[in-house]
Amino acid sequence: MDEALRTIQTHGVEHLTLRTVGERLGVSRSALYRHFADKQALLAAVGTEGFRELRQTLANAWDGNGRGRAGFEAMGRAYVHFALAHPSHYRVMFGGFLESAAKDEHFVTEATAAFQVLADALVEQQKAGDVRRDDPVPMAHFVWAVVHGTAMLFIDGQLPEAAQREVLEQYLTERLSAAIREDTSQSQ
Amino acid sequence: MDEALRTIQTHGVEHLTLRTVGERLGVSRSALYRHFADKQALLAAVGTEGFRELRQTLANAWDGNGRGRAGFEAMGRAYVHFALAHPSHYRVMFGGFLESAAKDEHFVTEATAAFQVLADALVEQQKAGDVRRDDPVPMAHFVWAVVHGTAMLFIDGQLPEAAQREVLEQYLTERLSAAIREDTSQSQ
DNA sequence: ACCTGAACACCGTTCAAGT
DNA sequence: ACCTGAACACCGTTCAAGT
Repeated sequence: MDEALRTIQTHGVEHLTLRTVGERLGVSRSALYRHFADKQALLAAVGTEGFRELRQTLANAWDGNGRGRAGFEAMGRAYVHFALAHPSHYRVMFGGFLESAAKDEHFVTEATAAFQVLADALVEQQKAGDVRRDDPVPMAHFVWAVVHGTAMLFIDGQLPEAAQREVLEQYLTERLSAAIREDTSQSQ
Repeated sequence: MDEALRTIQTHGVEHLTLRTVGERLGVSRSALYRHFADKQALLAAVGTEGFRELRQTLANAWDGNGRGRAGFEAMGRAYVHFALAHPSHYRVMFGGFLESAAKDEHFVTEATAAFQVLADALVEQQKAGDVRRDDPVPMAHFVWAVVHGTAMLFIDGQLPEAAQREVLEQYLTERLSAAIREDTSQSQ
């Protein structure tokens, strides 16, 4: 079931229709209501799955690159690349397709878990002396805002494409790193 | 005409319907097609107007607070507050409601103009020695990503509300400022 | 338990026709 | 030039009815 949804999300989206989903499954549109209360519920399931994949992507980048400064930067890039590789899926997670009824338990749980990967990585770097010892929650929010903002602007076509992209990403990564490691010139 | 649209945007949105717009104007829904080619065209007009207002808001914050560090921080806060005060309007500007046909000339012009206010403020601060002498374009993109990401996460309910909000905003502002002023410990 | 088919109340868009 | 009314091809959702 979720399989069919994901294929829809992957290759066309935004205007996802219950009819085509049913069609693709060889089933009537009303049949879907045995499995999801709502179209919203279906979208919530898609978004939940997206957060799970995002979390794994981030964790892999972090673990696979040394759980330090390099790992954290890899995580930031992985975040943006995830969004660019699955723009529609990413929009379901954030873009406001889910009304407040999106307070689906699994959705919130999975979103929180993804955020936690980021927060944990910050705490670990704090312990290693690699990062400012600010309250990790607002610090994680800052990092999240940077990568999320970057991802959204890219998806919306507000940032340069192709050739310029890598150089911009390099700059953003550098500034983000500086922001969380900077010591205001005094010692710590 | 745009008046009616804005009222719709303001007090209910997302599911904006041509019928209710027409109704509110005491006119049939098909009448709107004499003024806009499309629903997309109407949304593009709304988004364009949003960028114009955003630009003015930013310029006012910058000019009204000394065109320096304080002015720039006020600009950042003004950006986020604009998005929070008009979440639906803001979503029309970015949220992907406009297909690529959104390449409406006025829309792009107005969006670029808003971005330019930010970029100009950076250049001015560079000349005053208040800001790193990086290429102002990627630097402006960095700043934009931070405020846009913050705004979007707030709108989506992913960041804390009310009491915690001011303290978070304070932190974000501080980190953003540090990121663009930081000197990596050496002189400039 | 799972599905169908018809129905309901909506959409955006078009087009002949009116003034 | 601007509007109307009916029509078209779509939606999501519900509900009796089937297996």
